[in-house]
Amino acid sequence: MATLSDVARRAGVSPATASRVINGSSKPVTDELRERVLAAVAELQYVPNAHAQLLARSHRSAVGVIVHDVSDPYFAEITRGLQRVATDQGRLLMICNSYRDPDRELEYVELLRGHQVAALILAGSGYHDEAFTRQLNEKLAAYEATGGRVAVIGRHEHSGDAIMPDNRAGGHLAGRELCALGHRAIGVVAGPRILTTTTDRLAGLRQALAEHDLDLPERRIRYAEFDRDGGAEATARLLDSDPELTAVVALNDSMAIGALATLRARSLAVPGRISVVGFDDMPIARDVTPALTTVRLPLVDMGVRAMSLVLGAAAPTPRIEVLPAELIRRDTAGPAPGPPRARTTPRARRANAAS
Amino acid sequence: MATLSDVARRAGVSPATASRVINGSSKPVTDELRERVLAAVAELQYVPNAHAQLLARSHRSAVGVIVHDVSDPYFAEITRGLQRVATDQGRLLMICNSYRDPDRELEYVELLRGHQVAALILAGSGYHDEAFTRQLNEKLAAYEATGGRVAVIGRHEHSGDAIMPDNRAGGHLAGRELCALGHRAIGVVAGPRILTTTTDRLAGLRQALAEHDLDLPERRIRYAEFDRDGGAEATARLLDSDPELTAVVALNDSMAIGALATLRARSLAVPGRISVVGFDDMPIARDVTPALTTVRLPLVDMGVRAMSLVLGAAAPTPRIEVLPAELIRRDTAGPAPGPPRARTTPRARRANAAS
DNA sequence: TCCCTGCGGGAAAGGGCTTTCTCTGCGGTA
DNA sequence: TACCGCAGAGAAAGCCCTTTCCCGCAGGGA
Repeated sequence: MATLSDVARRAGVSPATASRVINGSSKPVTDELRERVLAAVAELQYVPNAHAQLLARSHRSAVGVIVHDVSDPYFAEITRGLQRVATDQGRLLMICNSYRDPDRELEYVELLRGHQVAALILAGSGYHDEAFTRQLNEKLAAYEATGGRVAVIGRHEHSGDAIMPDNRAGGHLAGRELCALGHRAIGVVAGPRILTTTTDRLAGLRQALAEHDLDLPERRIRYAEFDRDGGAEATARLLDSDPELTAVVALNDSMAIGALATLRARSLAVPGRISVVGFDDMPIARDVTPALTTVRLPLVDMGVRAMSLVLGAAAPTPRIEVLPAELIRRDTAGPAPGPPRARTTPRARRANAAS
Repeated sequence: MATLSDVARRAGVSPATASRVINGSSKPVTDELRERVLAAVAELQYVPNAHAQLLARSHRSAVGVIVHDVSDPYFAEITRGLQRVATDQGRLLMICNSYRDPDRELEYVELLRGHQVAALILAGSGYHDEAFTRQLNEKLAAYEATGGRVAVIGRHEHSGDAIMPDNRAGGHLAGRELCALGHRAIGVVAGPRILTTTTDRLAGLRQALAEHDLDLPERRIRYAEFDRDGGAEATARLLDSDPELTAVVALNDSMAIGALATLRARSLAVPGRISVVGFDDMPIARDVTPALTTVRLPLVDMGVRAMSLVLGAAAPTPRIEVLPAELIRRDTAGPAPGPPRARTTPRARRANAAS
């Protein structure tokens, strides 16, 4: 690889001058020399060594992002928002996939710190895991102590700036809609228990049901991976144990698509026999058949705001922005089938509750 | 940020020793000193400066990847394959999205070179643009001249190692299937003309039709963006100009989903009234209704092979691996509707061909 | 006893760049 | 004529590590 001094030598100038020309320094350089340097750069196909540059100007510029998986549409959308702001400000993004592995998350914090990122953004649900949370907070605090900026998206455990989608309100929206449609036997296809996103959405849902005198027993909740196959499988288990269900809430759209697949496989009409509500409103939601009724989260906007927070002025007190959820009515949620039946209290079936 | 010498000072050792302990050098260090260094590292929350490390050990390790867009399922799958191999070998991946902008692609080659990547992988269609292709090849050649390894996925213009999905054979598969089902009025929803992927797939398709005495006039091809909305819009245009079409080939699955949306909006039964064949077999293809008949490409495997090529021994002559396409029959392609009609030659309708 | 060997540790030389500081020579002022 | 100021260029000091080279010392063989 050609180095700066190669260029300088070839142009017959000092490395200092070459550097000034190449970086468009404010210090003036004669046109004559400038020409010579530029010519040498072209001839040698010179590209500055980014590591050397970053080392020399101790000017952190890149931003680190840790997500569960960029190819998951949820994160793809958030990332789109992050990118938009970062690109506008000429920042490079380093994106890391933790694949929902807490340890990997911890490692990536270190890695990105090591890469001297100016800021760190963690997107995606937090974990119900005190030991991990403490460790993560320590690492983040250490990073912030050295001037690094941190923002999180969708996790409350962090003490600094945060962008929070209103998962609880979203869950409530889904529950209220189904209750309004007359459903009383509602099952839930949930993501991993250990994720705060799961429990937050569940909490909102449970509250909505409670407001309609319904409770949500554990046997009507099935936990699985937060993806299509998880949704398909959890729906199957749900149906097996409770065939009378008239509605299923999936805690994200991928799971909802899996649920739809299972329902189709069992020839249960949606929404005629059973209704489905998803969560997140990812782009594909409108293209499945029937089009998915779901809870929309302003994902791109969440990314935009998080990046703005982190690249803007630091605030003395942590800022927490809660972004609203919105119900998108499409075609998978309809009125509960059959005549309005007597209210069967869950207690009456307690014998089953062995889940 | 704490530096190595901070650690060394605190531990009362030389930076050399500290470095050896931290990196697990082969050189032996007394347990006593080791302990002290480790303690200092913990107390100071020391993380080595990655740039300084990379500079010091002039040991290229990371691999650069340029794709059109990781959040596009096509590239997400390829990337999964790339990651798998890279992770196994302890390599860090730097992934850049060009968003199908040739200039950005060129910039990223420079950027990644500057970051001293050990290898470069370009995934995604090439362009019918000689000037660009020449520039890119120059840059790649310059990089290879300094010992960098390069592989491309799905573009033929490069002179070195390449992994090629058999786009042409895939197009042929789609065309043959539709012809076998009796379709004679077949439209194409194509990606941008400038992409070689588009023209390759089109060429295969055209050949299959020719084998059944059909030709593919330009007015039955609509070019649009390679995404869902492009597919929806192109399908609408196609239908407007040629309502008798009984089948549509979409040149990727995203476009196929858009096509399905338009068809649904116009209440045209799939596959009863009109058949649809996609391309790529992205995961969602099986979950739309009706499930999408499409041409599968071994995307993950393409990633795996490309990375293996680039991390393995260099070959004296460029290696080109062509990976086969496979037709996946699902529910969107059925027999052509109506009684077998007289073969209407496209020539008979030439008056329309004003597209 | 002397020398050699090998071990554990430190000094110092880079690695490629930026940037401050210094130097040279010129035009302009007193 | 003597001096000042400044523009434009180079020298050199880092930035933070790794790694080679070298040194002192203890132990073992002759």
